[in-house]
Amino acid sequence: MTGETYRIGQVAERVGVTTRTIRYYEELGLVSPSGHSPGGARRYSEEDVAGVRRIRELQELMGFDLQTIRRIVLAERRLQELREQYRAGVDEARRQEILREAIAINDELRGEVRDKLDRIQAFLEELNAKAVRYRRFLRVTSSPRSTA
Amino acid sequence: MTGETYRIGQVAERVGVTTRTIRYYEELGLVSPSGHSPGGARRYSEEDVAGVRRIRELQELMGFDLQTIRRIVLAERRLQELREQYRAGVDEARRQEILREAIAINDELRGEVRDKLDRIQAFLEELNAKAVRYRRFLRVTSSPRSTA
DNA sequence: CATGATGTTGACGTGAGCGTTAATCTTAGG
DNA sequence: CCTAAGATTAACGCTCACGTCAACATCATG
Repeated sequence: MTGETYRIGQVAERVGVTTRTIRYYEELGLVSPSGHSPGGARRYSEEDVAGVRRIRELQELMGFDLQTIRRIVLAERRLQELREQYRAGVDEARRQEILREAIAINDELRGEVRDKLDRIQAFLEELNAKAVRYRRFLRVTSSPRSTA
Repeated sequence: MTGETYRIGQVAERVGVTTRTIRYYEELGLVSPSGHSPGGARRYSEEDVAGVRRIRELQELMGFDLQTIRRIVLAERRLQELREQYRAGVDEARRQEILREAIAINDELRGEVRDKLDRIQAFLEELNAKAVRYRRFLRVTSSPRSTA
């Protein structure tokens, strides 16, 4: 689709990981180059790059381990499958099935993300409250007598 | 202050970690029992329990490693120090110094938390958008002809 | 005061997520 | 066509955050 334009080193540099990391993700079935050079070197498309970025996002933002991420990625792959089957004209029941599954997985992930969002928000508000107290304290301590 | 009421196993159970974890945190200087039994067993106060909880929060919510958490914890300890010095009546300059440092550390942490919050929010919105698309697709696919 | 549950230190083990090295092969540019 | 830069597989290494086990000490409860 996008053309297999990037070599592994370029992908690594663009995403901010090492080539080892990308190969490791491939070992685990998280990503795979959408093509190969005549000699057998990996060639990545723009979507592949996005794939690696997504893995990193799920890792850093949500703190998921790679096996969990794998499940999510596989789910998204199945959805891609669905799209293709849709265009190819697969039977109705099958479509329904896969689509409902995709929705379920998406909902679960959304739930977790929402939960995390809420908890971080609460945490931030704690910190904000502290910040206010500190600054109030600073003003009290440092004010040259009182302006009255 | 609160009394040293808990044994390590009780703390572990309440927080949802193992005793090994608590001892490991102690090794790293993240927590320490506020007392000991005559025979040398660790005794924890309610605040100590809160301390362990906080470490877990920083780990799970923010994804910090234990060294980073150590820095944060140490900063908070210094603030506690300040409070005591304040009550004891330390000199003005010193107060200012420590307080400003505490504020700086709090601000840095707040910044990171805000950043993470924003990024997760963006991520959630992506997921929400996807959810809408999926459901729209489901409706299209499953509707029995069209109600018109 | 006995005794089972719990705690202590110390040491080695473990899984995840890569880092690093080695030996060989490809690729891209002049 | 030559060559430096980059890629390939395979294997071992390493750090972090604990798990696990041993050998012993202590605690709390009847």
